[in-house]
Amino acid sequence: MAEKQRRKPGETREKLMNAALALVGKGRHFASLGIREVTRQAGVVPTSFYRHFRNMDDLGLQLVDELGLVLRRMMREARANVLQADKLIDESVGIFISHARNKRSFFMFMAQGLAGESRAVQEGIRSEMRYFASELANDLRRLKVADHLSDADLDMTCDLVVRSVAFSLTDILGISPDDDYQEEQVRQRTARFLQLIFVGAANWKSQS
Amino acid sequence: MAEKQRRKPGETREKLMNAALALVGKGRHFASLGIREVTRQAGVVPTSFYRHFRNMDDLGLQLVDELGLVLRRMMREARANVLQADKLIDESVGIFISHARNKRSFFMFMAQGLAGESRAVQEGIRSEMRYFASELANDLRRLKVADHLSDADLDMTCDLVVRSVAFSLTDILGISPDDDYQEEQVRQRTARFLQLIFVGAANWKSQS
DNA sequence: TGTACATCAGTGAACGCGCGTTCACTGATGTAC
DNA sequence: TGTACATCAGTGAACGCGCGTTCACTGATGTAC
Repeated sequence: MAEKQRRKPGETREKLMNAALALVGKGRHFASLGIREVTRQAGVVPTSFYRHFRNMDDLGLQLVDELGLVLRRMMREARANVLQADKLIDESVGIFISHARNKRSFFMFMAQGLAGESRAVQEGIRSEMRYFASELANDLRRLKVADHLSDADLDMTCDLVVRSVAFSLTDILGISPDDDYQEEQVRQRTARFLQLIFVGAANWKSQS
Repeated sequence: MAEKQRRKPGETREKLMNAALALVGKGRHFASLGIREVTRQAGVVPTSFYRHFRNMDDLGLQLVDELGLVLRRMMREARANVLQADKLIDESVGIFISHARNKRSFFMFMAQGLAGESRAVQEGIRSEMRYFASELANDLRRLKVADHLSDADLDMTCDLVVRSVAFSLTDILGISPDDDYQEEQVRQRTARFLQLIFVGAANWKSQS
């Protein structure tokens, strides 16, 4: 057997993580996945699993780390593409939705993990969201669009924005991946949510 | 054995549903529960399960129905207790949080189900939320606090309110059940989210 | 550059166990006459 | 009110299967001298 052993370092590890994601992408819940199931999907012998992960929770944690990378890349793209402040919402929501479509499994994993079994995964995803919200607050401060808000109120606003967008995940992931009409509906609704929140923020009196 | 058989009709069915909820309440994810596990927790022989449910998904669906009752009861209580419009938000959030505390397992199940494995359960919970949002819209219309909003915009506002409150579930359920301080933090943050949304709605221009 | 050795990431066989599901059963409750 | 029968909801034994995990192994890669 010419290629039964090591090829690239970390290759099997990646295969296993992708296999778990693939199963989640097919509609399975991460909490119900088994080690043998994942290794089978990865085309790898069950014992290989233990070379890379202690158990499924461990794999989940490492998926959260990768999820963090995906989110950061998305943020960078949004910053590069959103040039005019008045298109900020529509553009950002658009970028988010297209990522949710392209990395469907990742975002499904994220949506599941928020109420998942592993406390650590839960905490990891919440921490990613907090980071996201605080970066958003930085951006808004830099754009000078929220100068009348106290730091705490701006943070709260961004937190609400991130949550609203995150909740849209459950909308997106519920519809068929190629149902463009429904996807557009979700996009518009999410954008209107954010508009409503920003109207609220614009008229908010801090320190009342 | 004097009492090994039928006592009250539906008693075992209820025991099984409560057993599943109890396991969810202990931090388990519904998708990872097994039939034997649930019957064990219920103190019932595994075969009994099939007298009442076809499989775990079926049990989940029936839990959604009961969840609907819990939510409706909560709504009724909120309507009875919220007399002054200016206390509407604080009172309602307070009632929600105290229900989330008392029926912890139910609300955990709800939070899990939104991104759960069973499409039917997912749809059921979303439908409960939609019902909740539309009832809220009715109430607000009756209170004449949103006369400047079109029907569609009021619906959107209420949808966002319900989502924001639902998202707080993941905050509440993440903290220890008797951590009063953290619970109060969540209560205040949720209330401020809603205030922000309502400020947005008050300044929203429909049909622009 | 070459040799010796440690480490690493893969393999297949094997284990005991808990799982979902079926079956034939039993006795209590509901229904018809 | 009493009897005969159908239905219902419980039971225990049994099945075959897939699970997580262990073990001893193998050969490729990395490191020291």
